Amino acid sequence: MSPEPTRIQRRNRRAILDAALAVFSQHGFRGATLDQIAAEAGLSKPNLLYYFPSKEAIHETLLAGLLETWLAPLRALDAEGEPVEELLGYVRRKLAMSRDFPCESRLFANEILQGAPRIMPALEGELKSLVDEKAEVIAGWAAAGRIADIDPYHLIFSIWALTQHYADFDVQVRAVLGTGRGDPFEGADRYLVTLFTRMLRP
Amino acid sequence: MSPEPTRIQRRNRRAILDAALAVFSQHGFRGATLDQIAAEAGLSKPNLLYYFPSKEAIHETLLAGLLETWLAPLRALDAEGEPVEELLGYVRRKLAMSRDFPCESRLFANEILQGAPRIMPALEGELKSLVDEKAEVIAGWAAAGRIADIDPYHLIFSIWALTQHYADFDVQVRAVLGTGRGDPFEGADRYLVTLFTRMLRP
DNA sequence: AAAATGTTTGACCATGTGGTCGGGATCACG
DNA sequence: CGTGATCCCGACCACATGGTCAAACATTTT
Repeated sequence: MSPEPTRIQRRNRRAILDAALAVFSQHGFRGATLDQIAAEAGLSKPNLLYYFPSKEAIHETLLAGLLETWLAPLRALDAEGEPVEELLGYVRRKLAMSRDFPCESRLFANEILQGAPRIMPALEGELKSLVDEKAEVIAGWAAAGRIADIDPYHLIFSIWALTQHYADFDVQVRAVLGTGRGDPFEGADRYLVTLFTRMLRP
Repeated sequence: MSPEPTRIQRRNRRAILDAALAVFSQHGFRGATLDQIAAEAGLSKPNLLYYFPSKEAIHETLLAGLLETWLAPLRALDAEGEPVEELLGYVRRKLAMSRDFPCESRLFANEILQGAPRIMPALEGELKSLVDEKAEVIAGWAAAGRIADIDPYHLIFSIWALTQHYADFDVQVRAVLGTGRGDPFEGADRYLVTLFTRMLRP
């Protein structure tokens, strides 16, 4: 069917997806334009549509690749590990993703804000079942007295909220902190470790 | 100059702003169209532009009204009150706003995601100075040993993140919880009270 | 070098979009 | 009533946008 892509194909597909990520993550699907993406990628608009059949297809490709990356840190939560250590590790991995891939975080946020028209099935399927599985693990830890008693679902939501906030609301965080108060992500790391340590200790 | 608006003016301006809030909050400024807003408001497009000079003006009107509402709960944080009670009260007021005004929350989120092109001055001015003031109050409580030692800025950020998450990511929260697990906001209320009680106690 | 394949783009099209305009419908008020 | 002000909208405009196409250009293969 589709044999190896040429070097040019690999380079241009990559350039397009990078450019599209930047534009979609800032303006959402409907607010983004092909001209903008083409300019950002250094290609002509018809050339975009040589590599992808439509605007929709570019967006779908981005989202498809995104979900796996996004769930990986939670998937790594190990039921056999030391509970507080595992949960703190998850928090820090997620915060590092916000620091290193802020555009991916914003792309996801935009999709959800718009009502998740394109990834609702994945939310109700893959995402839900992974969260169900890990929530059970956490509930087990709580029942065994290895962490404090807590609603595991809202614990997971709170980790998402706290870590993604530093990517999605980056400009607000920086506007409030000003220039003098150090890197937001370093402060966030210390704060979140303190917060979850205090909350989880049995 | 502009004497009392007639009853019709009040009704239509209101209908337009309500409709625009719904549309802008879902699609962002660029993704929203006047036709959509007009349809939602039950008016013709030219009639929209009879009441507001441009799409931009509608959006600005919404944002201008928003910031005050948005800051009110933080402004109500009383330096003379009992610290934990004050902070828990702030959390619950903010969560109630997410429940009762989710569109406003999403409108704000969209604006920040897009880099805050229209309210950056307010963020660096009004918002920053209010946060600076309240952070000082919280730091004072911590120094006096009335709450646990904590970074007051990130404490405020965490309250924003945790409460707004339930409005902005509502569809995701509901997709993961499914139908059987009760109202997200009730669960969130219990969870957040527990979380902050544990974290703040000296 | 020529043929075959893969890549690029200028010109173009249909539709969508923000915004205007002139005139008609409706209202407030004497 | 009547009449002036307010309110409403069909038709229209200029431009942006997603997408097409044929022809030119480049690269690989034989």
